[in-house]
Amino acid sequence: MKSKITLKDIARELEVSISTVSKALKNSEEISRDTKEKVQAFARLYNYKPNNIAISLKNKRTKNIGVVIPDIVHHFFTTVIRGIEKYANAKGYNVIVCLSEESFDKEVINMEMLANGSIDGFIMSLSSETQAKKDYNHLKEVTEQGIPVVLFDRITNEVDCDKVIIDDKLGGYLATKKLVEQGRKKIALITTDDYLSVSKARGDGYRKAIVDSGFEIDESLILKLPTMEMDEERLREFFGSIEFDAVLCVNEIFAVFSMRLALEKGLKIPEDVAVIGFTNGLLSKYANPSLTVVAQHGEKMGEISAQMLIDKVESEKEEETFQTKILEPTLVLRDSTIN
Amino acid sequence: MKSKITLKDIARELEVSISTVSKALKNSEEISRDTKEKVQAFARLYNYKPNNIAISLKNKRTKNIGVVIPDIVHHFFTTVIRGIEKYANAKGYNVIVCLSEESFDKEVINMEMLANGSIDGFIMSLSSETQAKKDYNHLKEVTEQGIPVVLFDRITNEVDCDKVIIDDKLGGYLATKKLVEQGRKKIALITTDDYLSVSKARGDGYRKAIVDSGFEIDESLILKLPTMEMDEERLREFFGSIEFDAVLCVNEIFAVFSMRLALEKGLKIPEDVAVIGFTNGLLSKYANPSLTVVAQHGEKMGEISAQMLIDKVESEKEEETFQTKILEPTLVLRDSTIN
DNA sequence: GTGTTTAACGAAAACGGTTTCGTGTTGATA
DNA sequence: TATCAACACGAAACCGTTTTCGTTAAACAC
Repeated sequence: MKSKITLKDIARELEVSISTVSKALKNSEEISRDTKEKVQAFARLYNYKPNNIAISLKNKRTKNIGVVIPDIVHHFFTTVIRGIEKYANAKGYNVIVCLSEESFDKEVINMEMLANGSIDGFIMSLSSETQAKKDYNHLKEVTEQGIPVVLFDRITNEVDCDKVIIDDKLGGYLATKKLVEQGRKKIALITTDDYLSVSKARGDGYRKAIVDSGFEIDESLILKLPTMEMDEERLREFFGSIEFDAVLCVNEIFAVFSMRLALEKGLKIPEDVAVIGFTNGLLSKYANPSLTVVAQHGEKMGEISAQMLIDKVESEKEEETFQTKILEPTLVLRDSTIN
Repeated sequence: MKSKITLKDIARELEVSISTVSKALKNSEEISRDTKEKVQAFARLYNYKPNNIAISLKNKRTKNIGVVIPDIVHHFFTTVIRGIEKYANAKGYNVIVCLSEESFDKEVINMEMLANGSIDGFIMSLSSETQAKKDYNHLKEVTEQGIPVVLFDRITNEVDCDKVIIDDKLGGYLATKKLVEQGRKKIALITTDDYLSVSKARGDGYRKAIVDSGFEIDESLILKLPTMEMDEERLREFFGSIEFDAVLCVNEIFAVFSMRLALEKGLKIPEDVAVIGFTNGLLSKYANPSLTVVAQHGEKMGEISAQMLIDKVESEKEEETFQTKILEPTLVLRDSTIN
């Protein structure tokens, strides 16, 4: 087992000082050709690589970015991570992923672990518990320490930082409009309680589209589940108790399951019932029938988040100006609607 | 912006030495009650937290583990990550995720980045390019440096390290047996070229089951795609050219898409055609009809990998004994087969 | 009064780099 | 020959901890 070689090792071996070795490896003008070549050759031979930790300690930059998300077994978040990775890696950054599992405590613990020097900045999406509790002190502490934060998707306006979201209200609006245009009169909405910022916005879009179209909101057509977790019983019950000719769901899973329930009832999709979901994942693409969805462009969101964060991290000046990027959702038409 | 407080700051403020502060915070016997209380109170007041980087440099332990996987937008890998996170976090470790995107070069680059002090060990699954190239020098270098490695799922026997796999051959066998027992005679297999270790094993299981049942392998019923990427054209072509009454696929997506093609041909599932896939993901659960699959227990795999790695990392002794854990796959019966 | 223990603390090295600021040697210049 | 740059390199501080090994002063024994 040959363990890593250090500057000190090279210096001892070549009988020069550590500083000379350091400079030689950086091709400094200060060092003579001869010495540089000698040192570089030696370093190459023994495959010298500087120790990241030492460098981090010295220049107080880790080249790590911390990503804290509620869930990883969810297509949207996973595409965001991919986008973050893509941009971050290209810039020489590593990505430390922590899962809050929708828990406030885990979110806090994870952030505290990372905030003590492990990362240069955070990219995060709030856990549902955090949004329900409306307690953002852990975020405020971190920003007060000067650690840049980018919030995406599930955000709050109570923290001053950069933000990236999609226009969820517009998404809900576009989808609902589409259904209305097809002549649907009884459009059910499967969503979650309002504390989840995205559900709230999507619901607002739904309401606006219906009112704009000259109809009235029928609250009995709206089902609010406590979380994004699937609850087959509740859905089955709900669809057993209402009449509907279209369904809008705030995620893919609710939508695909709604389709199944409709099919079980002997309804035809899209003729009798049209269904639209949120999140353009594998499920939508490969469901039978395939599902029309509001695409959130998670990968793009990840890239933009990473870009905003790294810009802040690498900018010398301490500007306290924060921006919120709003991405436009797009409707991906498939076989669960008449197109 | 109040930036982080250090031992030095506390020492200056309280007019004691840095070492005294350090010891006081660790409740050392060496320090008097008075001083300890004073220091601890001060530290609490100013919310002192030791700098992880400095500690890492000092004891050459980062409490980070590097995870290098081919793809994150894939249910199996994401469940593995969740399992790793779960165990690692409980042990106080952070998880740095790097994506090779099935590329050999990216795999090498990512490992090199992390191997220079950023992590205490690796958990990884090989990229398809790496398995095709059979070049494992980057892995060997890392293990030679004494950095522990755990390979999972997509492994190689050419590297000495701990490994965690599921018995893919058994998985293929169980699935195929199930189909044979239902009286299926023409069982198609959708897989990838043999260089992917898991596909090879699953295919072997398929063949064994068929031969064991007294039938002969019909090579024309086997489609080998170059990668795990979906190729709708090839599949469509293939199913247009053969007669079949069952399909076994090495992943969920192939399976779900096969179902769609069968349905399009007017075949009934599971009456006319039974379908089984690998990976118990959302797709299988919510497909119409729902898909019978070989479950790989990714989360368990992640937990075990993390456990094996952390055991190695934390064990003082330099034992060079490596083990391979083999998990048993299980058949999850759903509506795409007759049960 | 001298020697020895003990409590309480500090100095300094170490981890592995980067960087500033000398310093000794050389050759050119006045 | 004295002066001075330029060159090539090294010493040392620094990043924030931990830890070993003193050191000091008081307390105690004789």
